[in-house]
Amino acid sequence: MNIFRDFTARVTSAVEVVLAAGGHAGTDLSRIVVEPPRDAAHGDLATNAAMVLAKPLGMKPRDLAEAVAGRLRDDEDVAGAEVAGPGFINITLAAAYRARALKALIEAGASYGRSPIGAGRPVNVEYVSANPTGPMHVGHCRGAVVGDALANLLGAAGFAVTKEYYINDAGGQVDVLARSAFLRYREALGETITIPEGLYPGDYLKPVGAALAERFGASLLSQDEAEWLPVVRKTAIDMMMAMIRDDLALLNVHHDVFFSEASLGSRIPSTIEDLTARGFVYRGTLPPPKGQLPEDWEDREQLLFRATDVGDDIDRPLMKSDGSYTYFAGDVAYMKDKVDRGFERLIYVLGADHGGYVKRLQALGRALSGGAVSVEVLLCQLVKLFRAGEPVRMSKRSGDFVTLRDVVEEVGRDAVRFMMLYRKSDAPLDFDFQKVTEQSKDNPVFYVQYGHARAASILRNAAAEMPGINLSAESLAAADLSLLDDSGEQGLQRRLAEYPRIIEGAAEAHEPHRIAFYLYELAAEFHQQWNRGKDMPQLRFINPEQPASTLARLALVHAIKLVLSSGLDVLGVSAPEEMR
RNA sequence: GUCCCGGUAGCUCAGCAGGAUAGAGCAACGGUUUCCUAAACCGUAGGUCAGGGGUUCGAAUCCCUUCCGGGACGCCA
Repeated sequence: MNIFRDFTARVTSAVEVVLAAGGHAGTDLSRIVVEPPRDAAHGDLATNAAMVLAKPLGMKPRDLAEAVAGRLRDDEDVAGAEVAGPGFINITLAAAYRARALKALIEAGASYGRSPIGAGRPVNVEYVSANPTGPMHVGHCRGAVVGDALANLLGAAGFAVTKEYYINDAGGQVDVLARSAFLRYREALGETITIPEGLYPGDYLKPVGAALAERFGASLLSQDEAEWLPVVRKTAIDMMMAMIRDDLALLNVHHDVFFSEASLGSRIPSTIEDLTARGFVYRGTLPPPKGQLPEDWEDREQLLFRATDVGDDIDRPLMKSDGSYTYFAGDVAYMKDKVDRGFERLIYVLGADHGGYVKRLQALGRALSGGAVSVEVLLCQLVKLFRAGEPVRMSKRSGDFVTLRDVVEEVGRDAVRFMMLYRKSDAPLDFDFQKVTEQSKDNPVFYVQYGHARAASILRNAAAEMPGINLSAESLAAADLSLLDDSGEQGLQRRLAEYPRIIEGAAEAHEPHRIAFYLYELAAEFHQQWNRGKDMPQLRFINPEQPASTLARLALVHAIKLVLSSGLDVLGVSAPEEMR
């Protein structure tokens, strides 16, 4: 049950009645919004209906508002409808309606908040897609967590989501990987090696060398590079991908599909033919890049994708001047594959350094699908690492970067995930090890988890203090929920009612951080209400001498626990039963 | 030079596709524990929403412009 959706319909029909009476039927009502009022004193719901319609109708907002409010007051689920400010209609819900909403929440259980807006439409979310040339480092964390949470969120909003990882296992950098691994192979066979500039120096390739030595003995040494390279490359990539999967598992990130770039191979020419047939391919030259000109710039004719026809700033090369395909040509074939698999929306979660890629991907989507498939890119800004306020220096060149594993092992999976999501993804993020490991209110992860644990604890204590009380969902749903008449309890009900709306809004906007903030606010209100019970014992959740109101309050606690658990689940953060 | 992202309290950030008196945490100061978990709560203080123009009933939010910070810009992947 989504009370905002419910009341948008009720307000709209009230407006329709008013408009029909005034001879204004047929006016566009789509801008009508029902939302939580800024101030709880204004009631449970607020609508802008009168303000958005006043102008097209040539009426005064407040007059229109009065007429609509009058209709709403006839609704038995409305306890009050007042016109305020420039023309808001503030609605107070009847106690019976509130009780019904909470009852419905409890009956829905874990499915509360799941939305039908996705309608089962297939969506592909591609994220991480780190090159298989080494372990995941901390820079990959944010995209991994944001992509994963976004995919979960879209799933909660009713989309059929596929989580996908594109393995860049073709091209120069995996050959470099192979040569680096080959050195480690020789090392494993007893040679003393030095790793030249340009190869990967990291120790993580030693096991690859050892594995090669074990499998092939010294036999590769006598071969030409052309012979051993494919073999070594495959072994190295497989081992790197296994390592990456393990790293991702540490973060609770699991993809449904790992798609190999190398597997595209023969499909690149056919895809380009397809694009050619659509009139998007030509031979030509590109203007030189603006700004500083590369020293080795030469004007050459290339095979080009006419991206400028579909919204890009510049046409994009499909083939290098030596006749081989560009990386982008692989992207073309890969996106074609996704389109052919039937996805209606393609979402890419990329690092901010890929900002220049957005337009060409969207252009490609238009060219390949004629606009039927939407391409959306979520850019994640960089994460700056700190330790006790001091920046942590990292140097990729020397191989001494901070790995994802380091971070997760130091601060824990839940804290990493939550902190990465406790910020808009297009804003830079400062990540301080010390603060994140701190178990205090400075750290929102523990604050929210504590809320869940506290709810669990209250339910445990109730069972202990009131033997015979039935805390099953059925029993709680059957409680007399209209007994929840305290302002704090009603505030919590309002907050819980927002959850489906938050899920939908966050899913549409691709902003998983909204869930994190919502959970923080819900936890705060819950902690608040708990503490009010100190000064006012009659407000405690458990009052053994008042079983009826206790049961109603425990129903509220149960509902809070459900929503906290549901939201944390979307974020991929655990919801502990106790914090000890 | 072009494009993308950002600029909101001392610090870190929200602000729910235009709404009511701009919010939270931290830091500062003052309180709360014979009581369902003090990993919590209450209170005080803190603002020219970078600057300037515009759009309209109404702008932190949309448009233009300037400034500042970050990122990207053919034959790398």
